[in-house]
Amino acid sequence: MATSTAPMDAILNLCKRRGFVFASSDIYGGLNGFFDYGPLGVELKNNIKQAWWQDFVHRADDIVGLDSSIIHHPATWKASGHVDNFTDPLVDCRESKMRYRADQLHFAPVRVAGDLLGYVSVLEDEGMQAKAEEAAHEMKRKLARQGTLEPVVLRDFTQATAEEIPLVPSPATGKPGSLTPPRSFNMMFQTHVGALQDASSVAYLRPETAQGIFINFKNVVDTGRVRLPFGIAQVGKAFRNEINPRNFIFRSREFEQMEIEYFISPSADWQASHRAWIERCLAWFESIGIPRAKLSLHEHPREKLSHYSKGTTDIMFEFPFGVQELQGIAARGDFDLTQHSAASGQRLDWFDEASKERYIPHVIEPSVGVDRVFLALLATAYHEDEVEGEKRTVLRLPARVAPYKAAVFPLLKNKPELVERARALHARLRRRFNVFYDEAGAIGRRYRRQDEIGTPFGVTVDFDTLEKGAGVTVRDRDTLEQARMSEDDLVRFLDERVNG
RNA sequence: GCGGGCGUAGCUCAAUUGGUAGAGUACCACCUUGCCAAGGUGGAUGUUGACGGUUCGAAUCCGUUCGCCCGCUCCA
Repeated sequence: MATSTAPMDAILNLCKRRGFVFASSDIYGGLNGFFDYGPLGVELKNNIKQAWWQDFVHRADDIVGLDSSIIHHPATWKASGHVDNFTDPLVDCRESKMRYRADQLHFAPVRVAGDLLGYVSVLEDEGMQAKAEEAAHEMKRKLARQGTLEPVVLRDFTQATAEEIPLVPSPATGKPGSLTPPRSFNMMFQTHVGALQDASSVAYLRPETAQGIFINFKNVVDTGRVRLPFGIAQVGKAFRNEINPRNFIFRSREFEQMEIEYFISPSADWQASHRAWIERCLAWFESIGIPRAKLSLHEHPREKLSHYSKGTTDIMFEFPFGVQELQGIAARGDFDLTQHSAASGQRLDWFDEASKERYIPHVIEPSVGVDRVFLALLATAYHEDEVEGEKRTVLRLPARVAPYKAAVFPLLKNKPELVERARALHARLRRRFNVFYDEAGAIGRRYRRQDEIGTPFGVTVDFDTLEKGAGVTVRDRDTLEQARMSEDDLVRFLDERVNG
């Protein structure tokens, strides 16, 4: 099967036309970074979440579930580092309209014999010290100053004083006066709990589901009959006030995560566990219909790791707009439990019966965005092909995640006995599966309508069903081939394909 | 946040120098139809993204704003 990725506009178009995804608050002109899932979208999305939960919780011995509240005690986010670190200090150049991260913009005063000549600025990279020194010498030469240049000491722009800011040149123009003071931009959505809106009532919508797991670690250990190593899984909404949401549902301000915190002994080989989780996640993507050929791994370089991470590997997917992160698999060490233990004064550790030791477990965190999986599935499944000279749009979604598992049709609408039998079959099937019924228009048209929304099987009640007791025809969305089978066999047939 | 492009029916698009907003397709009903977007008849559909201005008159001109796409920037 081809592994080409569908163009973004075709996917967008289908999503809107067929009711998968709408712009949020559409009637008011939309709200940037938010999306609503329509009748078909909610089915696909629920199926993704259900498949994930089944595979990682129900069908695993070592993982239990959790559903924590979206708003946690604000101390949670102080301890996790989000209040201080989940923030970008931004600096704008009024002249060039360029924007910089203040902590990546470095500057230094240029002094000769105690006299301030001016300032130099450089963007963060390996050679920035050399560049800054060169610029300082250049300034000294241009001003024709005699004397010894004092050492060039770089600081980042977050440390610039109010007096210094107007003197630091913009890296874009080389002239001072155009840089704004750094403005701190925390990406957590703030709200207030209770009637009073003062500093003591500030709370945050969670920017990740992970912390809800860590702050429940003790509860789960005390009640869940779990034994190390074990995982806690959670599916839920997270919120980030992204500066610039892009690429449809890929980066939105409200999104859904499926996360596991997998706790291991500090003496265990975390790198082996990390690798095992990467394999487990890759296998899961393949099982729901995302081909390995479109997936790749990206290991974060050591110097770019987040404050909590010992190692992070992303599973990347070939999206229509480029290869981008689908899932992050981070080794967080004992950072989070240690932080919450210190901040709360609670013991968040594990007593190992075998060694009679008490320790804070380390953790491997596979974290995947539901909306990104949704988009990856659509990009993989979307195809345009030709059937007998006619163009056909088809979503080749695996039966397990497809919104409808089958559609039931009477061959003709004006033959009451066909309609009655088809309706009865539909009623029987829908007790187990989400199944669509359609009698409007020619049979070919009805097949095509289902092709476009990814329904894997078209079940038709015809005259042989009634007269010869020959069963129904089951038409395959991808091969277009028809098989005839009894209604009992059809139930088994669907069960195998949907539930594996 | 900056620059560029774009917003007309569910979708794809028309609409002359400013002069009654239309077509195809999809949709709904009925008829027809013995398996891959057939045909017939009838029907519904728009504050032309929103707000304001100019004008006798605005989809069209001007301003503001919102949203989408592309490129920067950003994305612990």
